[in-house]
Amino acid sequence: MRFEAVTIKDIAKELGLSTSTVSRALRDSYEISEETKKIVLEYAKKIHYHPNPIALGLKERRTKSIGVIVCEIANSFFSQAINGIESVAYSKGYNVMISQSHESVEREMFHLQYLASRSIDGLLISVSTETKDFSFLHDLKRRGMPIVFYDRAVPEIETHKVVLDNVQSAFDATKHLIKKGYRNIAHVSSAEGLSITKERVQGYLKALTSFGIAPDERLIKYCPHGGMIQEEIDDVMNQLYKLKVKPDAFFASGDKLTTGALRYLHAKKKKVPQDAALVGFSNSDLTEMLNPPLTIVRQPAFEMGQQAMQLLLEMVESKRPVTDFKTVKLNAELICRASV
Amino acid sequence: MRFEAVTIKDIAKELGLSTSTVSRALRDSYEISEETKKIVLEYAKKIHYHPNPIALGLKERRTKSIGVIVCEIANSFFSQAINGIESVAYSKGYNVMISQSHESVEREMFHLQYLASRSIDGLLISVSTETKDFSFLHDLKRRGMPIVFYDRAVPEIETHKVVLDNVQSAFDATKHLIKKGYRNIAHVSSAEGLSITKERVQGYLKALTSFGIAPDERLIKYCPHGGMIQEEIDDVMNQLYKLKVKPDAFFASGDKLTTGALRYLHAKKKKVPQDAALVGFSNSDLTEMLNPPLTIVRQPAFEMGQQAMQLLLEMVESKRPVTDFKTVKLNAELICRASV
DNA sequence: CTTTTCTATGCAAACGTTATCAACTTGCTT
DNA sequence: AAGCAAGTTGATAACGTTTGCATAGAAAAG
Repeated sequence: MRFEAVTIKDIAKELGLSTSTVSRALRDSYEISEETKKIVLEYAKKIHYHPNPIALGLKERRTKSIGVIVCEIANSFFSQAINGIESVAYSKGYNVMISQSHESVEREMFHLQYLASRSIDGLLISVSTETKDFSFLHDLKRRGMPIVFYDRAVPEIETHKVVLDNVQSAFDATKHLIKKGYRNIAHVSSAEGLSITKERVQGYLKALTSFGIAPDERLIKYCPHGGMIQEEIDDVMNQLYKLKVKPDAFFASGDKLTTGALRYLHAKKKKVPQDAALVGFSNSDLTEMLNPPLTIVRQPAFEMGQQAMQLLLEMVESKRPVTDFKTVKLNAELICRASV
Repeated sequence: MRFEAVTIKDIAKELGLSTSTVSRALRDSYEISEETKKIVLEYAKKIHYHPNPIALGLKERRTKSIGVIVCEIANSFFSQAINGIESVAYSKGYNVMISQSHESVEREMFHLQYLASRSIDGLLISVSTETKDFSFLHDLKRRGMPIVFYDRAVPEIETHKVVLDNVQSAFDATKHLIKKGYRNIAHVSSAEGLSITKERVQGYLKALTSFGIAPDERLIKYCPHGGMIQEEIDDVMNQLYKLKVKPDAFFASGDKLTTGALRYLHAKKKKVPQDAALVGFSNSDLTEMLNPPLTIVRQPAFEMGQQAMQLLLEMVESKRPVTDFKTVKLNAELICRASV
């Protein structure tokens, strides 16, 4: 079944005009008489004419749409970021195409290929935990595709980036635990290769050392899928609980990791914070109602989305290649509740 | 800044062939000699050629992409449904364009207009709470756009629909409360006009009457924005608590309504289930860790998405207009926990 | 009355791709 | 040797839109 849309030709035929005249009338060109314009506009409205964006895209060599690659929509951080992205995009008349990588390189590549083959004007991406090979992104950038990284950036690629001050945020969260008297603080983190993971580990270590606690690398655990799979969290938690000296606090550095850790503690009947404290990154609006209410690191997700989109549109609409790149670093907020 | 992609022309020029030959070679046509094919394919691979979907869309008059309109990505039901939708779409080589209405007609229209103007082959939609006027959808359907409703259907429009057995689900939830001894059961529901709201109210009433409890219409409250705004939930909860006979249980019929009601009860220091019980629709994976663990009605969101997409693709790929429409009705699962 | 200027409109090309049809080699058959 | 089929390849039109250029008619200027 095919959808038949109204075209400029239909209008031209009906009104006995040429397509050029109709096109110009619709775009309110000075060359067209007021009378003709009125006739065309009225008829166009009557039959619900809308320009075909496909044809326009081909002609103008741009689509007024932006591709967004996200790991997982069902993640409060990302869904809030998307809302920020959209709010800017729509105010500037751009459409947003959202694709999920589900933390899989394969999926990520699939989407990149599709989007890249000239159906978007720019790309906003937070790379998947699995991604090791950035040659495709590199290539895309080299061929002139405007790209902005948000949240998870790729250090090797020079372009605009909107990221969290991960070192500081992890430092603050860890410091909070230390101040509350915890000493054996475990860190449950995302995939080891990710820049955000490295930075968060760095902040965690920095906090320990600056308060005179000797870091123990056995207390740092990585989840290659970023907590997408509960088993991987259960695994690392089990490992942590098998240590001679059990951790008295957990610092989880990702939305899924935080809730996953809590799920483990619930399942094992551990009392939080009596048996162990928990602090984690989360943007969920349910954390205050969890048992116990969670102390969290909340990222300015909406704002990050907005800023990333703003930077991207600057690039997209710039006449000449942009070579001067910014890295915007935002701060997270530590919200203290009963889990510590 | 413009992104310059490789075209078939570039290949043709470089290899001294015509565009037709290159096109045929790339599509592995029997008319082209093996030798030429090899040369073309190798060169195409070397310079990373990918067909321009825009040009293809114009030519073929289809885009191999499907538009999905959703109220809110940050809603566990919808994000799971989207995953189901995607899983089918990608296995069939279709791309999915997700748009959020944020429960606003205006936004919904904006997206419909864009998508409809020939940039999608089919539409999957769950209408916003605000939508009263379905003439645009009607028109779209009349002009041949394949449309499938999922979750929130429009009774006036005849097409495939994938919905929940709302009457039964609401009946079961209410019955559960009655069996547990609650008698003053309030029902916090979504926008009054929505078909799912009506059905859920119907199931609620049916349960009351079949167990000999006289329904009291003051116990039924509607939230025009479906709980998107916490104030609107606080309002109706306040009204319910102002009644002479206070409710001893709440049945919330939406993701946001459920968590919103719990948030209200927390804020007012009401003990659940001692002061009042709570049952609600929710697909969040955090409900078991809430305080208290919530008794919920869980919808088969992923499956609904899958089935809806399957039906849509049948329509899209059908040679002749589809006139025989199905309504698939799925059942929700009642998960009993400590909130009752 | 001719020439110029201006206004309003139409023609045709282009964007990247594919399909239809035509044309050119071969080698083979009579 | 003429004709023909099979096997390759190329030219062209089309999808819907915009735009530079051409052209028609009318008004203004001489």
